[in-house]
Amino acid sequence: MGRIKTESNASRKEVIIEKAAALFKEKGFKAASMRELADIVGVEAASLYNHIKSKNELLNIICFDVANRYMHKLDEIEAEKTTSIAKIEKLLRYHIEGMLNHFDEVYVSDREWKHLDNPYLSNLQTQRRAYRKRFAALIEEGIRRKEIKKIDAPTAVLIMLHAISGIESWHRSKQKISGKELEENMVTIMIDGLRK
Amino acid sequence: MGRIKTESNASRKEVIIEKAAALFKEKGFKAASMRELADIVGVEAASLYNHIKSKNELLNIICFDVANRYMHKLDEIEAEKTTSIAKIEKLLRYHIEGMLNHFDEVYVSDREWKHLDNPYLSNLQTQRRAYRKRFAALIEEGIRRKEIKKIDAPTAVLIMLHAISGIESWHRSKQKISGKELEENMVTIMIDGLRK
DNA sequence: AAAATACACTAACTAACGTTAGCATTTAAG
DNA sequence: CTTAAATGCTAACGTTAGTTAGTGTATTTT
Repeated sequence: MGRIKTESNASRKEVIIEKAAALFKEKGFKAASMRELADIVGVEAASLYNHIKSKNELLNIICFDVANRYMHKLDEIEAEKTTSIAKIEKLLRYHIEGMLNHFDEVYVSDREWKHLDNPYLSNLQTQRRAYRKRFAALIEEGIRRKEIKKIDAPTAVLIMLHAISGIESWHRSKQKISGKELEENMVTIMIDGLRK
Repeated sequence: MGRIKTESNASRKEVIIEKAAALFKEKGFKAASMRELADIVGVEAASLYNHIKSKNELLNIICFDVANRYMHKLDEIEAEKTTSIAKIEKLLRYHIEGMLNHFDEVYVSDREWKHLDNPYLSNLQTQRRAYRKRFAALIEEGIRRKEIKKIDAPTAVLIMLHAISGIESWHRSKQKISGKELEENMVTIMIDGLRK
């Protein structure tokens, strides 16, 4: 069928990963086949294995790329010297922008991690748990400082993370507002609530 | 292996559907196999087909059961004569309780509908779109009545529905607060926001 | 008790999947 | 220009999947 086309900077492996993320998002990891991915990449299925070890390796890479990116950002934000609300808002905005700019990867990482195999599965679960715990700690700090009302911090984290992952419906919707407007609306609603 | 055990009221088909929902939730629709489901039900795989037409029929039933339940509730709530905020809160609580009481079904309906085949796929998509539109209309009514701040209504719907579907993490977590507390916290955060 | 229905079993089919082996061809290095 | 490495292809493998056919047994109906 021909060679895999790369755009100057990207390796062939990176091209495959990118297309895989889009396919896994669309069909789900299990329902997506290597022959389909090969078609999209423009190559025969067997040729993919010159670049990758297995289908699962693709999922591993996608999931950990995303997880590591968010972990780094959290490190950065925790170190800042601002109010708790400001930190939370910053993290929230980072999540929203991540969802807007790296949609496929983030979506797959969020919804398909179940299909990782060990030890990657346990590793990612541990990492995600730790992330949520640190996020919750940020909220609890805000409660102690009386910036935030007394609510259950893990519940707040759960709401925010899942609300953001809902941007997929926004992606699919026809009459959509701009990314920036979406971000402002989400932050407003989550920080200040619906009630006027 | 033996007959399927039913509890007085439930037909054998209902038993299968119930177990299927739990299995599809745990593994995902595509990754769950009929042989596995048969094992759980306590029967050989082929025997399932005395009760159901296909694997996909199970998914159809699960998805439309859930969708119809929410549609009915929305009909009911729209007809009430209260404030918009009260209507939204009521719907929110219904969603939260649905997630707590029929977790497997709701979860599967939310995450696995992609694997429906036509015409069910289009039907459900249409129904869900209609639901979100009517939910958004409730919010817009609230904005007109000045009960709710000026935000993008579809975004608010997106946030609320996905926040609720996040209750899965709550289900998985060890140190969890009670269902009632969870409900109160979610409603508080979404109606009134984080900020004190 | 006999007849009809509901339900379960074994065995097997076809299709699709991820992946490997072995060989050909293109690209890059010496 | 020759050689080595990278990358592609065809063919095929072993598994697993959903499902059907055909047959026997339990349950319900008459």
